[in-house]
Parts: sequence; C-alpha cells; structure tokens
Amino acid sequence: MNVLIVEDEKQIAHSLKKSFEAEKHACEVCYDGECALDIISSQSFDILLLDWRIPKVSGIEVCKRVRESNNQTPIILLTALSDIKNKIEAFNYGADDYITKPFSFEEVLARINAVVRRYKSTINTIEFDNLSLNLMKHTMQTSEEEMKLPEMEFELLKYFLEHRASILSRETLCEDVWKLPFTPSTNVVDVTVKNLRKKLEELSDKKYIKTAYGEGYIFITE
Amino acid sequence: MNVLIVEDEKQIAHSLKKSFEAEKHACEVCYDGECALDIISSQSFDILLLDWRIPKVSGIEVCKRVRESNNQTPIILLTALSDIKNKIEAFNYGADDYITKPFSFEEVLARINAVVRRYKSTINTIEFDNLSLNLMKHTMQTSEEEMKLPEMEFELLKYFLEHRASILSRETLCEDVWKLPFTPSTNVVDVTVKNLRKKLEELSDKKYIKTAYGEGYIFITE
DNA sequence: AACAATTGTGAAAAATTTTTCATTATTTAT
DNA sequence: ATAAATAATGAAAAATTTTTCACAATTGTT
Repeated sequence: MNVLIVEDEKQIAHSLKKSFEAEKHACEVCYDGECALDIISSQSFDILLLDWRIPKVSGIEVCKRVRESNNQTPIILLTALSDIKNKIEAFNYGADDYITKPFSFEEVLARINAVVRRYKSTINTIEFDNLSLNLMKHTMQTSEEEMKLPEMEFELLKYFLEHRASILSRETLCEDVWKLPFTPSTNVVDVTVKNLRKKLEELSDKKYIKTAYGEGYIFITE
Repeated sequence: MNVLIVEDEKQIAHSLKKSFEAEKHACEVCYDGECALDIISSQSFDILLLDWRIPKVSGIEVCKRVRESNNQTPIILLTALSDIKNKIEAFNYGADDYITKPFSFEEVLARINAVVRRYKSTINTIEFDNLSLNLMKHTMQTSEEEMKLPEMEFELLKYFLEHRASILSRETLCEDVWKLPFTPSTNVVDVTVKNLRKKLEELSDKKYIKTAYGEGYIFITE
C-alpha cells in the first residue's frame, strides 16, 4: 500500500513512517498542506493521513480541495481535538475516518485497513494514465475504445494497478494472481504479460509494464 | 424497471403510472405511507417515488425508515414546497434526489434514470433469497460457499436478477444478454439456462428459473 | 566481444467455455 | 388419450482461453 502522511510534528510523522515501512507499505511524508496538495496532484496513494492542524493549508482544507478535484482517495484525519463538532465537519468535507491523538500505531493501521477495504469494494474502475479498467465489465477503455480482457489478463492488470511502481516477482504474481500454492516451472506469467502488453499497446503507445531484469515486472504510470 | 409511486393526489399518481407503463416500466401505486412501507418490505423496486406529504406516514419518514431497515433502493422525493431547508432534510434522511411540483414527466424520467444509473454503478452485489451475485468477482455465494460462474452464465443470471418476475423471451435474452442482432435458430439460451439451473441447485434447493411454456423464462424469488 | 542467465515469442497442447445438434421428455390443445 | 408444439438434456463440435515448450532475443557480467 502507498501511504501519504501529512503531519508537521516530525516525531510523529517519522515514527509512523517507520512503522508503515516495517509493514512493507510505501510511505511519503510531508509537513504542510501546500506541499501535500502538490504531491497529491502528481502521485496516487491508497490512503491519505492528514493532520488537522498543519502549516499553510489546514488538513480539513486539503481534504476539501482533494474532493473538489474529484479525487476519491480515502482520507483519515488526525487531530488532538476530540470534540464532536469537528468530526461532523470532517465527514462533511469528505473525510472517511477520524483518529484522535494520542493513538497507537495498531489503531492507525486497523482504521486504514478498514477504510481502504470499504473504499475498494465500492469503486468499480481503476484509472491509469488516460485509460481505465472497468472492474465490472472486465474491460479496458479509453474515451473512444473499449476492449474486453480475458480472465487472466484482467486479473493480472488489476493486480498491477493495485501495486503500481513496485517490483513484482514471478513468484508473487503466481501466488497472488494465479493463486498457485507453488511457483510453476513454466513461463505462464511471461506469456500473459506479453499478451497484456500487446493489448495495452493497442490502446496507448506507452510501455506500462517494464521488466526488472532478474527480479520481475513493474507497472509504471508516470 | 420496477417503479413504486407513493402519492395521494390520485390524478398525479395515475398520470405518472400511465406514462411509466408507456415506457414499458412496471409500476405500482399506493396512496399513503403505511401502505408504502408494507409494499416496500415485501417487494423489491428499482426506484421509489415518494410524495413528501402523504397520509399516515410522511414521505420523509418512509424514506428514513426504509434506510433504517438497510434498504438502499434509490428514492426520489416529490414535493410542492421548494424551500432549501427541506432539500437538505431530504438528503439527510437518505433520499437520492428531489423534484418540486409541478414537474413534467420527462423531468421525472430523466432524474430517475440518472439516480438509478448512479446507484447501479456503485453496488457490487445483487442479493436474492439467501444468495448473492458478486458483480466484481463473477461469483455466486451463500454464507458458506462461493462459486465462480463462467461468463455467459454470469451475464444471464445478472440479467435475470435485474428483470425478476417478468417473462423474458428467448429473443429478448439473445438480444440483451448475447448481444446478437438476430435470434439464432439454435437453443443456446436453453442450454445456458440448463447449466445455470444446475449450479443454482447446488447452492439452494429452490427452483428460481421457471419456464413460461411457449413464452420464455421467469426468474422468481418469493 | 563472448558467455551465461534471463526474458520474449510463436505455435502447439491442454483445458475450459460456448454453441450446435439429435434425441428424449414435457406441456398444451384437441 | 393423442398429436403437435415446445422444452430439456447429453454429448459432440467449435471457439476461446490458458498453459506449456522450444527456440530466439536481450541483458548483464566478465
């Protein structure tokens, strides 16, 4: 998972970052709202952790602007204030949850997982570049074209999109996409990657699936 | 589509009913909130059109109670009052849209279509009896078991669930499910129905797909 | 530049799904 | 009850998808 932490208390920010990385989640940190909006507009995250009181642009304002730009990324607000009025305000601005300080890392992780799971079960397309994958129809579409993907190519692309910008070994893919309890001696993955690449090329001229020689594949959308 | 109209001004109610039926939508009418709650609890609709001021239980109260019973059917409220305070109240009680009288039938239809489309794109399972069809995973599940359906059986079941309790001719199914511009001389539909029936039987002992001799099939969930 | 390791590819094989067809069973009307 | 029409079924054929395999191409290292 790819987490953005926006928190000006550097101690808290860094202890969160370390804990996330220990859980194998990718993690960016920034210290004010302006910087947060910058990063958010250029990069995609699975979850935004926003402190309420941060310099320049407040957390709630960041939240509001993110939603105004039609970005539905799950947002959890962190705050020292525990009064109910603010909770309502948070939800009204489109936050998904709310954690009051002080909190344990376990609590944060649990809330994040709940929010992300809830979110993923309601979205039905995953956008990438100027393409999108329709999870209901199992199609890949541009504004003009729509292309149905066979089962395994669909599952593979979906997995790539959920794990963008990280190297995925053949073993990982066999386990998670093919649900194999072992890694087969054949090159099923390679062949499916090949076919998926071909279809991606038909819709866009970019090369999304890079190969990390000796390690696996990475899906990249600049 | 299956519409419920709850409106005590019988003139309006009947002119709406007639217009819907002209558009080939099934349509029930009732004249007070109590009756509405009764019908809603025993039957499923694609959309509820509730007048705000109706006898016994008000439209907004019906709306509130429907949501409390965890029923997410799209609701549009009709009212003579156009003040903004009530609109907010409506949305707070879980209504999806709001139309002020007087309205044209075209307006009602457009709003209904928008609301239903929005709703359908966010749900990801269709519940029936004690089974559910997962539209993302293309599986049919009970609380214990989960069964993946092949493409055509999935599409057929989905179509049946979206058109419960109405007779669907082979021609209609060929056109809408198979997307064929003509009706083939073979019995693809029959065979797929057979296979789907077999799988449904594995999960439940009820017979959901009845045949209407000489007419087609009907999907029924008592 | 040469070699070994790794990745890409076309095409065949295997598996699955979809469609067709011949036959049997059921329903409706006479 | 019988006949004609309609529906159900098993099994084969066709089509599609998934997997395997042999070999070609590429990459990284010496």
